[in-house]
Amino acid sequence: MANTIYDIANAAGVSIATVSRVFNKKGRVKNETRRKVLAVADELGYHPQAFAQGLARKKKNSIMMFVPIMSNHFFMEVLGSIQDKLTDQNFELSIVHITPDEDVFTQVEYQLKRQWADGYLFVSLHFSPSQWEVFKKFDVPISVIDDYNHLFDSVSVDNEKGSFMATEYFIKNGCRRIAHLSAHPDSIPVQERLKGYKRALLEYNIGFDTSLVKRGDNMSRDGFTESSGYQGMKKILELDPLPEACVCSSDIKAIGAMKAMRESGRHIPMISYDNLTIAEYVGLSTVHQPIYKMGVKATESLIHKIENPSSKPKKTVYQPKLVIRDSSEINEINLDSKIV
Amino acid sequence: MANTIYDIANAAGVSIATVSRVFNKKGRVKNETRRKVLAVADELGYHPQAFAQGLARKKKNSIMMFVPIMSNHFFMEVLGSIQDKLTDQNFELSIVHITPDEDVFTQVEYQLKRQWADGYLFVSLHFSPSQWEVFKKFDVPISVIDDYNHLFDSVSVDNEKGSFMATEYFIKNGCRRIAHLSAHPDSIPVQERLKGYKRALLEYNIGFDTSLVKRGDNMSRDGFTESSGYQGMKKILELDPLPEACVCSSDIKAIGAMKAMRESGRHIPMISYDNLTIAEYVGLSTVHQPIYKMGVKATESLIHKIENPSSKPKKTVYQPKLVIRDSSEINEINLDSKIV
DNA sequence: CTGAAAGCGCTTACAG
DNA sequence: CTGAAAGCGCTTACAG
Repeated sequence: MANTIYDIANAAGVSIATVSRVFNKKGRVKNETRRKVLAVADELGYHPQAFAQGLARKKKNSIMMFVPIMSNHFFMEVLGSIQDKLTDQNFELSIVHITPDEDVFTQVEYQLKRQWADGYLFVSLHFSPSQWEVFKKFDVPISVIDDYNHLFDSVSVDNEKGSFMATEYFIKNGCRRIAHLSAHPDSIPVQERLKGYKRALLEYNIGFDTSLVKRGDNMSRDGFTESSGYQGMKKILELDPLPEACVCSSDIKAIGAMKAMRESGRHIPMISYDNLTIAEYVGLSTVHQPIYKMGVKATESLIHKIENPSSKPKKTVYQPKLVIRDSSEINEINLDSKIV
Repeated sequence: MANTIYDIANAAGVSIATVSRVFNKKGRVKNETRRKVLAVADELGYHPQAFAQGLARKKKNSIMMFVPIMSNHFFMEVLGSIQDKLTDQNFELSIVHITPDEDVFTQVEYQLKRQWADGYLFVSLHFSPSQWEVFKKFDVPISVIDDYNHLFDSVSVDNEKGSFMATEYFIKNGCRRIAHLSAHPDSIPVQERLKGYKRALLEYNIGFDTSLVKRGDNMSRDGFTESSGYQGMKKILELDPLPEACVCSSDIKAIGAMKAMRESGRHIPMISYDNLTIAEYVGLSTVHQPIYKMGVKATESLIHKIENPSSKPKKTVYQPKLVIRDSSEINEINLDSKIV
């Protein structure tokens, strides 16, 4: 069952060029000939090999996605949307896990050199300007999700603003002592969310207090895990006096945090980040990111770039949205400042 | 920046054979020559093209994974483990979403014909014996996760037993009127879990009551969604008298179900299925499936098969384990039969 | 240790 | 409408 185009050509009594034309649906082929070829191919279970086609055409019909973190819910939802978009287009999707253990730049560069794909999707990957320049030199379509660079198409969300909105919400509801449950300090989105939190405090003349910013000790997956949220919230709950509210950097962390609250019997209002599907079901108030749309958009622009190599880079920034559910409900008991 | 082996050979003043040897680390090359080639390659940003290598070697160093459902938590955890395993091995991972809208068999067959990969991972895909026979004819390494067939390596979990254990747990704790929150009736795991539920009832002389088996109306992703669990639990909570307990077919559904309980103010003990990471944090009693292990095991055996094509198919069945947390706590008020 | 040459399985002008 | 031939960018015996 491993036939080549030669076997089919022989069996059908035609040349390989004709077989090729039949499968490529380009060039004129007599109907009778076509049927004959197709019949033989079907019987022998033949289809052109992807690798041979890729080499001959200099086009692989394949896109490659780089992700720093597998089995992360954000990534999972992005993946779903990309795959939905790709299925129609007849592109293959390869996923490469960029591990933090080795040099991130080198890993990506290696893949670009090998030319596995026609285009590349960078998810939540951050590089220095000079590194981006190097990627540019490869002269290959690249789309960036969850980061921005002027050399490439990018799709992102205004993290700073989302976090600002969450913090402002609590302030407007009378809270002044607001904790921030953060994640890995080196992560760009984490930094932006911290920045938004700080800016809100500043705008409302509330002093920034470092001791109100906590993170878990478990820093795997940049600290975006249930366990990290659990650990971080434990620290927050030990604070004295207890903060009046908490702005959390991700839904998954918030789920860990909720467990910490349940266990300790103490509860503070919380708004998290992402709006994963699950957030609605556990009653999480959160900052909505249009993850599905982001994946679709990035995939579309990547394919567009593959088909129009000279198109200019386009930046798309989505606006976050505050979604209020149960978890942010303000408990008067905690609101010392308001009672005064 | 698109150099070929010829460019490097020219620039280094050697033949392409030598360049090839340097990159393949096979065959003797004088140290000085090697250094020269490497220097030139580095300067020109050269690395052999994956597709040309694949064709020449008749080996792609790539494995392809077929999944019926993207953005499903089970799949996400499997994916994480496969990727972890693959990274060491220097294999590329391609993911193909098999959509239920078209013929599943045809989609898979098409990919096998194209020979994109050296081996294939079938995740939660079910075929008839004659269809499996056809796949066998392709004479290509295949590993099956979450299903079983004697022609191929397979890794699965005893679904029937897991569901039996959950049901038995409630029975032993005095429940007799036990609901089952099920999913898509055509899904094999769903059927097995229903079977385990029924067998437990039978063994303890409890009549099977169809009206106690409910599912949501939303059947996307085989009904393994929060919304489907939410809908199904609503129906269960309308039952009169209220069931004493509920055996649920997945953690994600259970999270939807918990919302339904909270909203209605009625609560029944529940045990779900999977033991996703999140289950621990929302306090879900559940049947543990060693998802991570399954992915690793399947990947290992696939690679083993790629390297030893004549090895015999091996079947691995993992045993489920009951993990008791809060959600199954038995509320005496509901236990009419026990009070009597 | 190194090179010339055939071959991997296709596509695609170019002729006819 | 169809075929002969070159070419895609590598690897790998085979000689030397």
